[in-house]
Amino acid sequence: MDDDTGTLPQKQDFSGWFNEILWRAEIMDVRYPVKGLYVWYPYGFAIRKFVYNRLRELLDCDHEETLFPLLIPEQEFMKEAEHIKGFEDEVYWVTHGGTTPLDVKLALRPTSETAIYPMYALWLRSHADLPMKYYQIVNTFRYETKQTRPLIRLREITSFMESHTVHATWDEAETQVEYELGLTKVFYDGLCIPITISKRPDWDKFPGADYTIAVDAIMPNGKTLQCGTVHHLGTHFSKTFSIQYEDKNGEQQLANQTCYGISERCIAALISMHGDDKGLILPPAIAPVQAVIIPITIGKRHEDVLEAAKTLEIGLKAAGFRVKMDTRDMRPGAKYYWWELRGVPLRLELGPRDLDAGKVMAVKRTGGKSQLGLASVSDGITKVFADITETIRAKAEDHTRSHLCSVDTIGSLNAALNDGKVAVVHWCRERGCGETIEESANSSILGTEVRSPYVAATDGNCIVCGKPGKATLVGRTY
RNA sequence: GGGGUAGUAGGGUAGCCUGGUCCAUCCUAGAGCGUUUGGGACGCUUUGACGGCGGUUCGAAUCCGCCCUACCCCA
Repeated sequence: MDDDTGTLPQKQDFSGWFNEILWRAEIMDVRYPVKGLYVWYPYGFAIRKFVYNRLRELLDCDHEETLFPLLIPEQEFMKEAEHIKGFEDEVYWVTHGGTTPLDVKLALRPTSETAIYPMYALWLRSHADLPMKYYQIVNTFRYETKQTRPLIRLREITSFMESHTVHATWDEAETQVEYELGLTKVFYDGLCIPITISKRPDWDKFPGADYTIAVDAIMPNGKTLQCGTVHHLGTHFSKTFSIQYEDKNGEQQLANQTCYGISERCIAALISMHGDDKGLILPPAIAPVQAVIIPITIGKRHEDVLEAAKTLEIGLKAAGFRVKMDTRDMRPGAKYYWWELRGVPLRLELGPRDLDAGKVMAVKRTGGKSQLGLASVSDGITKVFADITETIRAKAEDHTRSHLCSVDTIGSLNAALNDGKVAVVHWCRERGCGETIEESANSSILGTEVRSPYVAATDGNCIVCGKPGKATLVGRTY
């Protein structure tokens, strides 16, 4: 702490902490020479891989994975009026093939509805084809005009999971929306990230949706990060793209659709929610390295210790743990800091003293150390991992609970937000009152129909006009 | 959307106003050798840069123009 060799900015300086940790822990390199485009380092990409593998596993229970093209012809892209309006300022266009101007401009997908739905129209013939539930994990491009930030506001979203489902009826599509919200909860629960769910106001819903339900996480500075959305599209797109099926009576019917998205913002939430002044803290379930073995080799015992450490590594790998042994020529202390920065949940120190006692020192990234018997070390580690996961989850829940509150006047709303909180207020759902709330508290209405275990969502009188209102989540957003 | 500041080695800085030199520099990182190792080791040797393009000039990190990128402030 005396010198500046390893110290991060304190986590209270969230913006500085976040930027610094991204390159220090080798998650993203921000030096790529195009604004809003960033490079995944191998370690960051490994975290992404384990997180997205979980997402895939969850989706594969009910969906099938596909892959659609990046380029969308202008006439398809321009078909759905509301949708275009929502994206026209943010689309990258491919206008040339080599030096030849293209007859038909091609959009780089900002999202894939207009790439996928013309094909859905071909694929869907009969009610027997329904439901269709497909997803893909792709990159998308948006020409963001606000300040870009790695993992949070990007011009190339590199890791966009988008699911697109088709159903016979509006109600079935609604059931699917709820199912996908359930998936999202399970997904974030696996990352130990508490989320709040709410229905976005009409002016903030997905362009071309009947309604949008969004998932937000509360970041360390109290700002909210939207990290998942599920949209009920009704028949907006099926009308435009003629996605129809022949029902049992032989009549053509418009299909009802949903779409659902999660991006690498989930990684931003993961990093931000759990990390501390020393660096990342990763839940064992998704940590690329779950435990690191540090051999403490002194003088004559050098070979002895190394051999025992190697045996330990082989045993743990055989037991299915992701383990790494660090034999680099560094002081042990330097290694401790190095792996702590990268969020490895467990450190196993093995030195002559431990060897003689038949034990290994297990030090948790979340704090605390204990000795594990080498004879039954796998069982010991399994228990320690469960313990670490619970500690991480409990800390994240405390953070979220303590940053949520209910208020009933504009004044106290402003005070709560200035205090770094996210508030539930009552709102009559009139646009005018909504704007008053947003403007007078320099905030955003996240949504109604608030679902959170950490704050009550009761009815009450609108804090602007006094008419009957519903619980509404208000915060400052990323 | 409007304004401002800046870009010098992998990271952080000086130099620029007032153009010129023989090795810029410190911390750190990289390579090599040796001594070390239970919380950020040390010694010696060594590698490495003036954001990009153009202009002015005998000569540009320095002056001028455009572009790119980053950060800050205001809407």
